[in-house]
Amino acid sequence: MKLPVYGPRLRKVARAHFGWPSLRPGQFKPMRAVLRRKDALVVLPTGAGKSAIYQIPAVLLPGPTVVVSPLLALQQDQITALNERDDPKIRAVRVSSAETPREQQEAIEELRTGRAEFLFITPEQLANPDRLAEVRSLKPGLVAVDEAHCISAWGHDFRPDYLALGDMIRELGSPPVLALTATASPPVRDDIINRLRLRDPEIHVSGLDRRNLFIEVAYCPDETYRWKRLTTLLDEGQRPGIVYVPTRRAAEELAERLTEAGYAAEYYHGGMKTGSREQRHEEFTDDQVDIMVATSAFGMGIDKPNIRWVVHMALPDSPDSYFQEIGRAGRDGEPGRVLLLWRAEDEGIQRFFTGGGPDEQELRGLAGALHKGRTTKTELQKITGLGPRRLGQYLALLEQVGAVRNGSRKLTVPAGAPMPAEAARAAVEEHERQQAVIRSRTDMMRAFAESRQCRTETLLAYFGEEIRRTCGHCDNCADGSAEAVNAVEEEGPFPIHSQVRHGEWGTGMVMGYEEDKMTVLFDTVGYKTLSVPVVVGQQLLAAA
DNA sequence: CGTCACAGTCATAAGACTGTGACGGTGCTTTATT
Repeated sequence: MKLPVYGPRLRKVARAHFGWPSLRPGQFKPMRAVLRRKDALVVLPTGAGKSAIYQIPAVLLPGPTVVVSPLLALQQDQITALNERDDPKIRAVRVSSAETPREQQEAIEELRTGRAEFLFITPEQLANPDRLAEVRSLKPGLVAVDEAHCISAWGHDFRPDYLALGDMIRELGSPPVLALTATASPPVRDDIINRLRLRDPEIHVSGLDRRNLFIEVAYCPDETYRWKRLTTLLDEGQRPGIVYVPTRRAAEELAERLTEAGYAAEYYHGGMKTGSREQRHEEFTDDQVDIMVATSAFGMGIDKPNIRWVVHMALPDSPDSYFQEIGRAGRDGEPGRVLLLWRAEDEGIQRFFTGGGPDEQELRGLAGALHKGRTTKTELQKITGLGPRRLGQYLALLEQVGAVRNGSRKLTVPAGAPMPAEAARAAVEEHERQQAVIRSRTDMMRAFAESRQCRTETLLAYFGEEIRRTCGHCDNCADGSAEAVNAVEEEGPFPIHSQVRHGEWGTGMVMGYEEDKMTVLFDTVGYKTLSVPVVVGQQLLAAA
């Protein structure tokens, strides 16, 4: 049997339609998967050409390509970039709240008649059954889910329509699905695969070791010291850079304090008006603003190659967020610095953000209403008095315990669904399980900060990857502590990535060893760090 | 969980302490009103 050869065709499209002279490492294999109509999950750092992975095969596959993307501003930039080439084979349109109904119809018509190839859309748009049917009628040949980690990060509470994306894609006629993200630890990958209902997906992970970034972490006993470390870095004169802070208020205050101290800085956060957000973003892109003090809102869609440093003025909520944020430095391949300035108190706000559990009584009321045949969200909102956000969160939880199914038009209670009281109890339990995993990520973030091991090794182990030797581009490697730690490291009792079982916590995967400790990712309680001598002495773990 | 602003207390007075309560991230959408 002769296998088709894709390389030359892909390269030809890259040249002819996009003007790219060659493909980059990490791009070819997932493109091939797409052309074979296989589902794939691609984890590739920003700037390594993720978009090309769906854009090039899209030209070769019949039918338009649906690009699910979380932010309208991000969509706009990508559309502009595609349409600059003025090529109908790669023309992009959008359907969103930013277009008038007339413009929306025009966009759909362009796709239907082959005058456009890409449809950029949000999960919220697809959640509308009429919209979904309209997109289905276009017979899309490929669905690309950009920034796919949003499914896991936002789907469970913030933007619940993300969770139903898998069902919506099925309704579109089950075209091949390509999920793309810059960071995804193993539980996030599982979440993406399960939620999108990917079928036996190919998983491609590459480029996690960013060799041009020098990774540094400093414990700060107080705010004075934190400020001093920040200004020391700024005095070294590299520009531009981003300072991440945990709150909107901190963003405004720090930008002002820096400016007064002679370091001209601006701020950015999600509470600003859309217009000023766009303006600040643009000023930073155009090198008019050298120092941007921002919350996590400043991130996705920053397509800037020359960011020289990223400083964190607090512990991020997880290594996932941290990796995503430091990944914005040095995308041009030139040296970049990343510095984490942390205090133990920083964890407080993360604990607060992960707090706030669901109310079992409310869940029970909702499950009861569903049971009595109330099946539209408007109806349920009226009866239960729940806000749209809370209702979405509750429905997602109830769906996960099998008490409801989210069809394209209405919600249904499947045969054999648990009774309301049981459903509510199970939903609370499911929520607690999710919270445990989220909290364990914060624990791992702190463990990373406190570690004396090679930073890259620790980060990559978290993402389920190994490196051959210490990285040589972090503080611990530079001062020799990583080497000293490695020298005493011994072979652990269980192989890395092997499955183990714990009496109380159930099954999990061995992620790595550090000094006399080991990290295990448990299915129900998340990441746990255990003492190897205790594990061995008390036989806490067994191979599973 | 931690921070901050603010009020109240102490009592030579003024500033220093303590208690209390509010607040804290991420974005889509739709609709009514200027």
